Amino acid sequence: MVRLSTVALERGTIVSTALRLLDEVGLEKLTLRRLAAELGVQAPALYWHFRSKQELLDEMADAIAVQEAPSLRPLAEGEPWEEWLAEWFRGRRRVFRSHRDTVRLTAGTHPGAETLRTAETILESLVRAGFTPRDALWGIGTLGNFLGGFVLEEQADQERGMTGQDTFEEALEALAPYPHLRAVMADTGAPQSDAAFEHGLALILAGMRTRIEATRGMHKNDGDL
Amino acid sequence: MVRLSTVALERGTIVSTALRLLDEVGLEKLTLRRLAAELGVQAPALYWHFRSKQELLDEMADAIAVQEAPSLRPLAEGEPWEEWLAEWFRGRRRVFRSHRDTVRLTAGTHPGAETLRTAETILESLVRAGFTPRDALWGIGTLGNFLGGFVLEEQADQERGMTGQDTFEEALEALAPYPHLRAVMADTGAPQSDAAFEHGLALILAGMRTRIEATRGMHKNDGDL
DNA sequence: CCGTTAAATTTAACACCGTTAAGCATGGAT
DNA sequence: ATCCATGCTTAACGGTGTTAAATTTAACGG
Repeated sequence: MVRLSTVALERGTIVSTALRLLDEVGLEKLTLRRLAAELGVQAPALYWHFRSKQELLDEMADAIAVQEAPSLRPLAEGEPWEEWLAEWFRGRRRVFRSHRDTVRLTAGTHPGAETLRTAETILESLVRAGFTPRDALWGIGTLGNFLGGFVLEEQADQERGMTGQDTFEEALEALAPYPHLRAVMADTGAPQSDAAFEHGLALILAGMRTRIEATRGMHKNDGDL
Repeated sequence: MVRLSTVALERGTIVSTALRLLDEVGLEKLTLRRLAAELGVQAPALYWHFRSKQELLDEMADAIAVQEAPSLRPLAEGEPWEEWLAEWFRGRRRVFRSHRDTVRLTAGTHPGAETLRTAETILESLVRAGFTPRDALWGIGTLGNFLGGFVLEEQADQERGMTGQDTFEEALEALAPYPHLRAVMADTGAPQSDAAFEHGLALILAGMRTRIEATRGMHKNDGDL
């Protein structure tokens, strides 16, 4: 094994520097030369540590996924699953928002081991709470897709806002030809707000509740499980 | 070099050629030089028609959104809103899937006029069906975010599948350490299947139904509307 | 028919990108 | 004292979006 006597670069430092740089300049301008400069090094040096830029990006995605991973605590006996599940997805959104462009960075990445372990825990907990395994998995999937779509749009809005133009007020102006839309948007505020996220979450959870009730109904004369 | 045709290039032909090329080579390799070659032209010629590549991409996104726009037919009186709305979102998914990488292409694009007009129609129809304007808008938003997240993942899977590796069978192998997950996925099939989409759709629609019932409950003594 | 003008495209070049190949220090082990 | 792997540098290749200037093409009035 090796002893790094002086200033040897390490994968970890590269990744965390890359994440910091990502927040400064955005994914588009996160370039190997720029990252190397930030590390006081020439660009090709990075190729000693990573096989390709994609491998670095994958590592970054994984680092984000692991960092401050929301409570993987299993559902306690008798605890209401709704709030437990909602809180976990709120945490996921917080993690996504902890860096710029995380959705575009993550999209198409295989779920890491940590993610799978969490999925297993949620699945098992929901089944214990009375869900069919299918309903549990599809529920998680729907929530996950909603989360992904929501944050994708949210971060796209932010990136667009960086480059300058329209505030929410100006965007409302553009809706003049669509009176219903304009009126309700003046009421609800920006489409990707906390309130909108909460509403979407509540909507899907309410849908899941109808499934669990349907399941209980079917097992009415199976005796208790 | 000699132009093959003396007919001037037009925005429309450029966009549709770009869409065809997108399906052939994917978004990553959709390059201006390649597109120009396809049109029998040099790359900078495109800059006479478009201010930047981004402007071309925006136009492409808009073209996809408009093409075969799913039934903007307003909800008929007495027609059940669930199936009407579900069918529209199924159509949206079909449109997204009609080209490669459409979600990544569309994300961060301002909604075009056609999209807004459709949103207005849906909103107005849902309100007629008994929804609060807020609930209607947030319902549409949630469905839209779900759709976006779903297709994003779906197309990422496809793109990944192009470059080669794992079938669904092999993916199941990797789930060996997670028995519940593995068992239920063997049952439900791939995560981004038609069945999964239908389930997610049904889940959100069920959630919306609980909202409309809550609304009706509150207006119980307002007299009929 | 000519000359002028605007439209549409070419050629040449710039700055930057990810990536590869080869060379050059450095420090520990033999 | 030498070898050798480590970790970096320098140089370069082919590619990208984009700009500037020169050039061809089409149209039209005198």
